[in-house]
Amino acid sequence: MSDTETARYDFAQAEPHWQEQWEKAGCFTALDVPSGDRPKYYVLEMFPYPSGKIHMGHVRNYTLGDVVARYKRAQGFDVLHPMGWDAFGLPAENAARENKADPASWTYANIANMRGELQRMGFSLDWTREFATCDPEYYGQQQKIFLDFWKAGLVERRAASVNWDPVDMTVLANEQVIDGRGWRSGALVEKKKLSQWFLKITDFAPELLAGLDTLERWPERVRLMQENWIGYSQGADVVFPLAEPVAGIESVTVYTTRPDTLFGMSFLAVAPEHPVAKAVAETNAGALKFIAECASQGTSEAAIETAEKRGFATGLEVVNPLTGAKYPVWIANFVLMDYGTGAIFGCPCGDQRDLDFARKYGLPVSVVVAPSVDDVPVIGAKALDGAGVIVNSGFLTGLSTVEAKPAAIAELEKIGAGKGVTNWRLRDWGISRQRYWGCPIPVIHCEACGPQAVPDDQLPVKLPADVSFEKPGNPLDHHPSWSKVSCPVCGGEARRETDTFDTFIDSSWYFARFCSPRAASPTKLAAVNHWLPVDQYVGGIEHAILHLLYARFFTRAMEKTGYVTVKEPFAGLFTQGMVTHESYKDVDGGWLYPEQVVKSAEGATHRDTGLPVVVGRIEKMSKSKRNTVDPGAIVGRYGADTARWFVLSDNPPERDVEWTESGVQGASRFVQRLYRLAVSVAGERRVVQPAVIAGEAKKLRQQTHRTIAAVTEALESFAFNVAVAKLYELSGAISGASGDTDELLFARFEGADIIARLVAPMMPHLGEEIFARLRPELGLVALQPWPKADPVLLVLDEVTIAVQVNGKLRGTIIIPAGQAAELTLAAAEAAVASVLAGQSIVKKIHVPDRIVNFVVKP
RNA sequence: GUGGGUGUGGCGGAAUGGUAGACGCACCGGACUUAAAAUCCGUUGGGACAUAGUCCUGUGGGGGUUCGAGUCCCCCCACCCGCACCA
Repeated sequence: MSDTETARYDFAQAEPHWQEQWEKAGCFTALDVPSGDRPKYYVLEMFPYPSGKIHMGHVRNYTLGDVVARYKRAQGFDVLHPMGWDAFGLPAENAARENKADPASWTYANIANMRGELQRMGFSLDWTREFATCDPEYYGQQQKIFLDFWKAGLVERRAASVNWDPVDMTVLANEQVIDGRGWRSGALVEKKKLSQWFLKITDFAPELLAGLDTLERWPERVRLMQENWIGYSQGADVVFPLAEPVAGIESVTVYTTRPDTLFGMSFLAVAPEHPVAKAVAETNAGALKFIAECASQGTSEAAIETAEKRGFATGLEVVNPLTGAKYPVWIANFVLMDYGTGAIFGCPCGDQRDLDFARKYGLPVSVVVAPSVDDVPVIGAKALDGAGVIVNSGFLTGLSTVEAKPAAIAELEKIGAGKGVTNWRLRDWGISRQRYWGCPIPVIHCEACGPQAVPDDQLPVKLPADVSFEKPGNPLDHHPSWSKVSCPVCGGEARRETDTFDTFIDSSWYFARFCSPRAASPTKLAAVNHWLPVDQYVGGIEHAILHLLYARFFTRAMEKTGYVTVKEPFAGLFTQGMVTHESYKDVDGGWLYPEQVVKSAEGATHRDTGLPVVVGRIEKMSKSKRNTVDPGAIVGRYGADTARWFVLSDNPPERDVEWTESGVQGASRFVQRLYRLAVSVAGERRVVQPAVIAGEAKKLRQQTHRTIAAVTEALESFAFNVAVAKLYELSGAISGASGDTDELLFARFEGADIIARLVAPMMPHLGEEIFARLRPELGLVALQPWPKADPVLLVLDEVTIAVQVNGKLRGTIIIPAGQAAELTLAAAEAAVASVLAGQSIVKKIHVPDRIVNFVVKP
């Protein structure tokens, strides 16, 4: 038995070794402003929250990005691939409360641990650019940006009804309220009036919407989600005068997208929080009771689903400006105060919900939209939504619904009863949080002078270290001295703002900071001009709206304030799927970790007790379900490359991947197989190409070069699983090609050399190890150019083509590539002669080097 | 409700309108071994028959376009995701 057959790849020794070599060679460091003429490529993965340990989702995310980074480097790009930490946020405070640790030490200890874990994965990151958002050097620059936004009119302070999370004791943005509950605590959100800072994202709503069209390398569905979130709609504000004013209110304004159906009006309904509803409640006990009932109604999805459409007739009437007729005013539980004007006009003809409401309360239903003028239906239980022609509507009658809208708006504007308006669902971004572990808002409140910017020479406003978490709420409020400052304008006693920024701000510009992370100003223009936009951003779909929309807004606001010159931060976006795993429960229904479970042909049992285990659904890895696999343990047992190879190989990266032990073992087997192959081929090294190469050797060379082409194409299109398959095939072909002629040995050597280069972006350590054995004279594979397929070798000399009769496969023939049609057809006809017997050929289809199809009839 | 996506062997998945099931996993059979591990080789969509072979059938269902459809078009079904009392 020779050495090559027993050789095993010792990843535990090799991986740290190659990581050190890369570090020594500075393979992955970039310059803020490079001088060369290589094209730039900025690869970024969404930076992690330093929770303490990396999880498989991180492994997948950063492996995907790393493949791109390494591949682009080999393709000759100057690559920026940085890493940092999204380090502010609640968990650090919770840890502080629970463990008496201070948030900063807790966070930095987690960072140190996770940095080590990421480094063991062999990601080609430029660690010289690392920062954490909780570094004063970072958040101080963020404070500068905020103050510039303020100067530019992009910041407002206003008393606003905010979403108050009673458990986390903080304000939440609309985006952070999910089904009426806090996105983190899950507590029912209350409405509360507070003075808050807002960023005027709504100023950018039209741009943010239009900009989506320029993001060609974004997933369609992310663009759609953002489009829906921004929620553009066009319609009209219509003023309905009250027949009798109530509490000084003389009219109700309604926003509608269907001014063309105003003649079909049946009622007007206002939200329970609407001023008219409140005015009525002053004197009407029934209304007061109804409003109270609405307020107690849940806003969860389930509650909305089942909630009855209910109304309360106020007895008031409004005048429809187009018809001149009077209609009743209702308070309705389904009308939302924070969309449009908080009031609607009901047109049962064209809206199912209005129809249901009208039927329930016996309100009139008149038909104003019909399929055609001659086909006016009677309305039963179903409303006639959709386009058509307007009927029974005075001057609008006969117009299509599309034509009637501008006509109705024109008339409303003419008579001064309304105007065309554009409405957005997007709200301004409330950024104040009553939290300690966040970026302090750099503002000083003076009774005499009002809120003032902290002067530049006092930045950064640093968080105090000596805080107590004994009381609920914001520790900054309880600090004895931190908030006591003097007013920068009058010098009098003043109070420092104790709110901190929403942590989404921290992640809204970090990609720009990475271009010049040590700059004395937030950005260095030469650096951001060179590197931005991010060419490829990689992260989870869960950030499709919040983070990506905020970052897009921030970039535009930074462009306006001169910090960057691009409008869109991320030219390409890739959203990867989750990492899932089977879940396990013991007989008592308790969740079990995968390592506690032994699986055999008879089923699953508990490793220690031997009791049966219930194998549950395949779900996203989560601590609560205990279906997690620790990357550290996997790297220890199989090595980083095996983990990387597995997450790439199993399925397309945009889909969820199921982590399986057998899959990992398969990946590990391939690592060893490839290593043995390389060791064996290195022993028969043939670098010089023989003059003539034919037969099997030529076939192998052709496959090698086809693999170059195929892997290149697969990596370009994020089809990493396909790239993996092609590498398996080539590896099999090399080890299958036996013989010791010079030409074959050369072909085998070339194949192994190429495979080392192609595999290196995915398994960088193994790539180095085998490349060092094959081509020790060339140094690191990380510094090698990407191989190019020889076009001559991509041309096959013989092809197997299908022969069909009436479109059904009846045989195959092997012919020289590019053979003349007559010869191919003759060979094909001979091959299927028995099928053709007794039939006459009507037509012969010949697609060169592809297929022959005979169309026959008896 | 609304917008989008997906549907291919036991499983994950391949497949510029041109031989469906590449590649991996699993399974089964074999080699090596005292044995195991490791490794290597081979079979495997379903079905029928005259079983070294031949034929039928097969990409959620139904139509259509085409010499030829997993792929294009229309209708339907199922599942997944996003948004949602949005006027």
